[in-house]
Amino acid sequence: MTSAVRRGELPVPEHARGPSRRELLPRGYFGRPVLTVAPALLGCVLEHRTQEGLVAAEIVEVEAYRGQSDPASHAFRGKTARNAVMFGEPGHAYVYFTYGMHFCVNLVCQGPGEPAAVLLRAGRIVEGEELAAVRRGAAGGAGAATVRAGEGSAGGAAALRAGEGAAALPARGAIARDLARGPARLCQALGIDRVQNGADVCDPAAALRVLAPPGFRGLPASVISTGPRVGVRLGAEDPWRYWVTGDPAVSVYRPHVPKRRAPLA
DNA sequence: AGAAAGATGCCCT
DNA sequence: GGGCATCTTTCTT
Repeated sequence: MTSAVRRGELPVPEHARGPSRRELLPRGYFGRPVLTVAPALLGCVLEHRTQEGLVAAEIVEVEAYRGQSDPASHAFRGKTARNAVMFGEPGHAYVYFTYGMHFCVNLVCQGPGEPAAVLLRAGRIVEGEELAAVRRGAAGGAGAATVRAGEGSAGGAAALRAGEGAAALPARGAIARDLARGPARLCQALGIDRVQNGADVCDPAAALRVLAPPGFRGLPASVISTGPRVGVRLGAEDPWRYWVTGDPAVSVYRPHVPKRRAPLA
């Protein structure tokens, strides 16, 4: 492993290990330009404490959304009931519901009146993996319901063959690497939904917090990659997606494909 | 009032 | 690689 480090093949440095070595990120960490904050959140840990238990994920992929100058931002068209949190104090969570079934979590940056935020796109579970797997496999909403309804296909048959306790099995794809690989998966694994919208992640007593090793300034630039944001139409040329190079928990990149506007006939 | 697209994930072919 | 599930906002009649 030492040789791997020398060759630069270990994407995630070791310094983010161990809960005792992490402390709360101060609000000033978020009150900076969003293009500065976004890459600086890689390597930080988002944790959510609920009655069910604690799940924490190290952030490995993010996207920056600027305010009213960014056509891909929810804040582009001005303040609404949904995006109001983006216009408030930095260091709060902006959680929104999308595609009729998914939640995504952002962290508000910059200052009041500058509605910038960082979308957390993927993480690597570092605590509470068992609970995360249960949430991803069983409490999944429409996706999980489809899995159950689709039993009798190859996947369902394999699950049944695996044992009588098949009902407790996580979904097929919910292996460790995939637990928080993608913005909606991250929310599902950590149990984040609209209840957490507006939560102050800088509050030491909060259930949802962001932590990092003492004095953390961000991962070295040498392990960070950048590229265009996923799934955005307007503003697709801005390389405001940041990820930890080579990390297996980074979501799969799908370039935006414009839909055909009308049938050929 | 109605429609269309969306910062998605899942299963199936 | 494509379709589907299904809600919220925003823009168009």
